[in-house]
Amino acid sequence: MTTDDTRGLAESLSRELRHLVLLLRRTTAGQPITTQQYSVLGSLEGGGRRMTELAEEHAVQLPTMTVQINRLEEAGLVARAADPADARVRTVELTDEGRTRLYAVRQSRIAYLTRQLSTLTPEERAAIDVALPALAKLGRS
Amino acid sequence: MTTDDTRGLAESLSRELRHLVLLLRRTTAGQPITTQQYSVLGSLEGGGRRMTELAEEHAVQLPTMTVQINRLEEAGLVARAADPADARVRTVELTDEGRTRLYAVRQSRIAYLTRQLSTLTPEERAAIDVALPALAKLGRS
DNA sequence: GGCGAATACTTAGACAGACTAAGTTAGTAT
DNA sequence: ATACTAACTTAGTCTGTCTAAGTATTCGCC
Repeated sequence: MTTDDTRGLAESLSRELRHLVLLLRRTTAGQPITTQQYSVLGSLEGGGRRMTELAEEHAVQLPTMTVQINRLEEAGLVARAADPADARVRTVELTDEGRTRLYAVRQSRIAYLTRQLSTLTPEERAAIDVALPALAKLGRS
Repeated sequence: MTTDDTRGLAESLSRELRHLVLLLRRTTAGQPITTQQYSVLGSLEGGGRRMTELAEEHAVQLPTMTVQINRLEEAGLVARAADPADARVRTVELTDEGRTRLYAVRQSRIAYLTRQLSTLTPEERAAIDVALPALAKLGRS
């Protein structure tokens, strides 16, 4: 429709957001880790990160991240290390097992989404493709 | 790019889904009810529903819905009633206060999303507008 | 070079939200 | 009438989130 009715679009988007959350939940249903754990592992893929960074990136408070990292550490998926330049800082990195787990869950998620997307028409898939960069910008202000 | 790379699209979508969840969280941050409570109230807007229906619609188990409705009932936002045709069934409906609260939170959410959307270009908004129906179809199979 | 403030993180305690298992009450079928 | 099924609640456990308070380390500055 390409209208200029920003508020009307906001209403539609508001309605769809819950649906997308349910979709996300389904992508990791039955997986050996939760959606949040998967998400944190993903942040570590590029190398070690500090606790503060992780908390900010995931929009949670530091204590929440402490708890999540504790559990991932107990599960052997991440390891804490010290920052040689600042003894207050703890860095977190993936273990080999954590990396393996991350990739396995990612493949499973992508397979699920691929199946879902393949039920759409090519035009619908193209529409989503075009909209993703715009959706990515939302909420970053 | 309107490619036919469904798997590649699935990967992009997988990456964006978490971002959209954070966006949803922000839409009800600071509100007097949680995202889930808002969502349940929304299901009751069209009239009374039974517990089983609500649980299915929100993709949770019955006991989870029982707890949520308990809290909403304690808060005076919904009321339980009996089904005259089947004494096992409990129906749930909005109270006047619940309806008022639902509308207030909805306005606040939509205002937030409108502000966010207004930071995009008209083309980006148009892209989201076109993609929403396709996103709505995802995961319904 | 030492003292107060700020920073990075953890611990503790609370509560929402989700699950499974088990219990209660009511309808259904034979 | 009895057994089965359906609808819901209760109880117990776990994750995810928060705030408040505690510990350890670094920084600023005199």
